[in-house]
Amino acid sequence: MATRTDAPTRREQILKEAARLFADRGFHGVGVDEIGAAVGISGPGLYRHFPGKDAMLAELLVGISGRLLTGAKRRVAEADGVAAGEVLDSLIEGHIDFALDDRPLITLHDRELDRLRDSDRKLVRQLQRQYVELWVQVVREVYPELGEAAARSAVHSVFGLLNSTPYLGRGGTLPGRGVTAELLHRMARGAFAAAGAAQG
Amino acid sequence: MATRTDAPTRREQILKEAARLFADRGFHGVGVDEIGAAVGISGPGLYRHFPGKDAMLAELLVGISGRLLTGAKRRVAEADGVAAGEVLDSLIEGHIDFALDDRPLITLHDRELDRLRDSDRKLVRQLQRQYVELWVQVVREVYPELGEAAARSAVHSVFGLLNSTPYLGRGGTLPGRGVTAELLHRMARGAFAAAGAAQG
DNA sequence: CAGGCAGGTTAGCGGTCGTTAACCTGAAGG
DNA sequence: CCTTCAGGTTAACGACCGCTAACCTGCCTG
Repeated sequence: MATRTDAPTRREQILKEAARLFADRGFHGVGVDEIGAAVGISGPGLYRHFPGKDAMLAELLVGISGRLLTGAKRRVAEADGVAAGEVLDSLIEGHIDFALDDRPLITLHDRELDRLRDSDRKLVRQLQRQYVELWVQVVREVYPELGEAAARSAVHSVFGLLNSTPYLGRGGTLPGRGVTAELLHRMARGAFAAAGAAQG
Repeated sequence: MATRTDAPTRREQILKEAARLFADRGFHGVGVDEIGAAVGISGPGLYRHFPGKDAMLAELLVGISGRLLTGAKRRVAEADGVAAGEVLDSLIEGHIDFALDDRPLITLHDRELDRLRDSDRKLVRQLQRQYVELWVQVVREVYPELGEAAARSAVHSVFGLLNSTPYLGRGGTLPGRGVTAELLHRMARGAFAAAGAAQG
């Protein structure tokens, strides 16, 4: 877990600002001049760093999906022999960290996927699918009475719950990161438990 | 509850197709020619029914927010004297019906709000806020140990859970409407219960 | 039957947007 | 000191898009 201390490159600045703008106003709603202005250069200067506007979105979405999947794989691998319930807690924790720290990316991730070139979209979809399958396996270990279809639905719904972070602090500050994370974690576990509890 | 049997007007056709297209590719990603083609007329013919593209989005969003709020108010009013838990169940059921029957609208509802004119956006926000407050009141009756901020966060998160329906049937059919509705309902109640159970 | 109007059509204007072209500049390196 | 090149700049092009103008055509009504 090497935390970076060096300054972000221009390329990283651009990606960060583009993510924020895309999340705020949609991919088609943001012009390249605007993205350039957000990092202090103007319009076409961006083309020294990216081949086009599409490429920025692609790199953002592939990056998100990849990091989510990589982190989840690591968490599952690290927990060899520990109870399945703890692995699920770890997955939930990782997703919450991501949802709280990178809210614009969470927004983009399920909103602008269709704006990608075919090849990029397929790649992102594949990464997302692997991520979901990882969750489904762990969830079914914890709640064996859940069928596969029900487990997959439950996982998608919990993603919806966890990804609600962009709406939480809208008209005031959220009560503090730790408290919010804990609340989301409890609710996710509660939702899974309720899914596995009954005639599903 | 008068169910309509007469044919939809041209205006209604347009709104329905526009909703689907906007949800699929985003407001800015759909041209008026495309919307026209979807209902069998072409491009500028739409201007006989709407003053502009913005007006279609506005009518869709105001309509959604209004119907959600009206339905919720009715459900709360009808349940005079019954247990708060049952009122919450009724609210959840209503929201699920909506999320399952009008998936494109659910998608639009929290995605394209910022594309509206100021006055329309304020109206929609106000309707949404009233809807949330209604839920918060009922939730706090059922789980009195929840603070107001926590209850509001919980409500938003459960909305995220229930609004995940667009992702459920993506690569196959969902297991049947009734089963899905029941699963979502259980998970929502489980999430609320978990939110109210602990040191929140 | 005359007239009006609802509801279409096509042509085209004006603005915006992504992208390219051509040019500039300051710092690094032999 | 000259060259190179990374990383900018402004101007402008071509495509697209929302919208308007001008025109057409059936149906309803007095």
